[in-house]
Amino acid sequence: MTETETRSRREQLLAIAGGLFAERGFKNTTVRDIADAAGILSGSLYHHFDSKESIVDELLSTFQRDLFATYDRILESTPDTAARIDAIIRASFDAIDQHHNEVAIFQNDAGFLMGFERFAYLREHNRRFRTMWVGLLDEGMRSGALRTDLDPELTYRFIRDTVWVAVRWYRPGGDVPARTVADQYLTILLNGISRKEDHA
Amino acid sequence: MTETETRSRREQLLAIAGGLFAERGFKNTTVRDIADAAGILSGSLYHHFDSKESIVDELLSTFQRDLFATYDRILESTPDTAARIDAIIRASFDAIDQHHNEVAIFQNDAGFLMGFERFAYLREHNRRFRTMWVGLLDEGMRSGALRTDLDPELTYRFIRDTVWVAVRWYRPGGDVPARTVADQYLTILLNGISRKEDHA
DNA sequence: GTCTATAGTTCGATAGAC
DNA sequence: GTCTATCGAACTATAGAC
Repeated sequence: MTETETRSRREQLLAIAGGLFAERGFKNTTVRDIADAAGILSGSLYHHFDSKESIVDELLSTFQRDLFATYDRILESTPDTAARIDAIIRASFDAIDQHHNEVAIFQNDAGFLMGFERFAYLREHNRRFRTMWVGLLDEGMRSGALRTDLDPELTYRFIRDTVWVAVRWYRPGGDVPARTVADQYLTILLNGISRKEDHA
Repeated sequence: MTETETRSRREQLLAIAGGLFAERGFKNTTVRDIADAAGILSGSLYHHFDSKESIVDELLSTFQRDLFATYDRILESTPDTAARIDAIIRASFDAIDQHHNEVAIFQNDAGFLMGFERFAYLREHNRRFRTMWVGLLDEGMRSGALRTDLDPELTYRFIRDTVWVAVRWYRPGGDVPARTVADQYLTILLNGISRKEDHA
């Protein structure tokens, strides 16, 4: 018995739709595509969900809730700024690994979906993420952990984009584990790619 | 007389369509949207272009040709590796500034469009970009300009993604000029955000 | 929970008048 | 170069049988 068979039909369909949305985009995936992949007809989908939007809504809202719960746990249990930055970034790469579909959908389609009233919470997602990171960077600059000649707003955008855009090429279960990607990313982000002669 | 009035009708329509494709995505923009924005009816568009795909094809193929011509000029005239990396990155941010629509379309819709035979050249774009960057990073590591403990493939993806994804928030003519973004980006990429105590 | 059948809409594209 | 008019395809969603 596979894991799939033990999940509810609704969860199966959510996973199937999530995979298609992530791969082709929300607008480029039809309800017939989803039904075909699930081995049923398109009309039957409406027994489980009342619209195509409801499917992506459930995927994204669940993901957002879980992600920020993880961030909150980290910030509550980690006082040191450098350790916080390290843990938040590692948790983000872990999310790319564990919830690849949802991250990909958010990256590719959030801009379009945010145009609808129903997905206003995606804006809240962006707002909270920004507040968290600008706070971390400000803390780091004041504590002496981070250099102070960078613009906090530009640096925040840089980190935000560079972490999540990895979903475009990262493949869960592939050759490179998420842990390795996080290690290399943190090395570049903290110390740069340039060789330092003055360390010795 | 505005600049728009001096351009050919075809170029006007290309610019209008480019703006809509960049803002909403190719699939989410209808030929009626484009015609409305141009003040004509949708059928009239087909006097200028034989399909919606032809419009985005012309935008992307022109952009790709110009971008690589710029890269080739830089590599021909700049022998030093560190200077090459600096100039290529500055040229990329300049492209985001000067050809914002095309970069946005490439970032958002290339994945979908590459599925069509007609847009196979977008794959060539990716291939050339990768070859160029892996070559630059390899040169830099062998010459001693760059640290050697980073994976060249991961570093290449990091740079590729982090440069182009800026198109999502950068606004030409806005508060922050492209030059400033490139300066800050190069600082982070080369030296990192961490404070170095051992410089003094 | 799935299927049959289809309504209602929107889309890309075409033909021919002006 | 634009408009009038429309075709045929594809899409989301619904109603009711099984």
